[in-house]
Amino acid sequence: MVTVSSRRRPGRPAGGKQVVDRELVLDAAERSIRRDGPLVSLEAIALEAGVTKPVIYARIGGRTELSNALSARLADRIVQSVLSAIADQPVGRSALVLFLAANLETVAANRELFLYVTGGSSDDSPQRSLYLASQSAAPLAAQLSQWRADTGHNPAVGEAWSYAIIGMLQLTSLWWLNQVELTAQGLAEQLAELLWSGLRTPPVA
Amino acid sequence: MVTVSSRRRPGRPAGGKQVVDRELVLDAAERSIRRDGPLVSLEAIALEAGVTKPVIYARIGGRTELSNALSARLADRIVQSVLSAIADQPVGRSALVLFLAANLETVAANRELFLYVTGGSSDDSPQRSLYLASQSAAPLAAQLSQWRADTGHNPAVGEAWSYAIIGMLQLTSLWWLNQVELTAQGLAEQLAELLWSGLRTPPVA
DNA sequence: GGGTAAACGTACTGTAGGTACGTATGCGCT
DNA sequence: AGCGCATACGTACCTACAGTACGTTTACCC
Repeated sequence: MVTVSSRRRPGRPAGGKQVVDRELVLDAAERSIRRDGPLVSLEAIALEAGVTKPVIYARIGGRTELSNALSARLADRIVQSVLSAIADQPVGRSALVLFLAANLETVAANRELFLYVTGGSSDDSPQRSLYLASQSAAPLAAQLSQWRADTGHNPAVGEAWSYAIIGMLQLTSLWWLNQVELTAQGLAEQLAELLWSGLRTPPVA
Repeated sequence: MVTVSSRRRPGRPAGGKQVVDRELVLDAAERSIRRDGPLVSLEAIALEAGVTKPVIYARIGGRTELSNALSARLADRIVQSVLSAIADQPVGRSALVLFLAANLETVAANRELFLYVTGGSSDDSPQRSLYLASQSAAPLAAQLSQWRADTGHNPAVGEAWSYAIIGMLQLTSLWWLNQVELTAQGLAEQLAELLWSGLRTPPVA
């Protein structure tokens, strides 16, 4: 039985082309998340995109894939922001501060998206959290290993260290987003101090 | 309408006492998670505990509270394991290795629980992830601030640093749980190298 | 011994993810 | 030009699960 409603009738739309493409669906998902929080339903996202649920499934492929796609978006923004921040900077403490600050600022600029991605409510959040991290971690690991090799150290630690640094940023960001009295610069300085000099700070003279 | 089934009839059980208490429910939840993964339903957990859903609500208070309680359990195990590992150890690099190794080993021993807690599928995973972290972070922050003050440094970094270290461990653990060719000791050494000496490793002579 | 409160299971509701199916439209083929 | 087929989409449905209202049984206490 098909109920004829007053809404748009089903069928192929004018032009023979898709009403929305994958990117527009993701845009709609981002808007929905920003407006309604990380718990938006797929139906609300579909409504925001001007289509219905099955279209989301055709373009994206379900809740898990949607989360992955949004993770990839956020990771890409972070990587881009970081890369442009440290472009042409020599390796050193000041470059590290720039790296951290760019990361934190991008997270803050995408607050709801970050909360959705790190917390989400998919069926495999841990794997997705790792998936997000791996996107940022891969280039970082290459950089770290290269630098370690150049300075005559063991480059094998690069992979673990990259996950360590990303994880540090991830949880610190989560904590920081609930703080008010701390700027991205200030936090970046604190983290740089730990990452650059380590806990083994010699006693002050 | 009440259907009389062949199962246990409703009513107060023998003894006038509760069939299960809060801890037994949490035990059942842990078993269910270990057996069926992080996606177990409350009904499955109730079945495992030998009761029904409303009892879960009476003892715990819903999915969010269950997740929080399990987070607290895991955090407590980690903190206990860490404390007993570094008891009577002087602050230094070797104590740091013990701290990290104990943390990693406890996570590995509670693999499914860790995945549930860090990934979960509650309505506020980010906040819970932060909640879990804060339980481990609080004592660590106190230690760090104290130590910084003792050595004549700025103790204000303690809080951020504790979240940084916990976050580092959290994501690194997630990554590590999917690796096979790396022992807890080996990873602990790598992380200790980063945390103790920092990236600013002087060029080898 | 009867009333009351504790304890619990049954059965329901609401919501959200995922899917089967029917319908409208455009393109190509004859 | 007209007919068929593939494409694109909405309607309506199913299922699973979190959360809850209500009735029933049992123990305790006066």
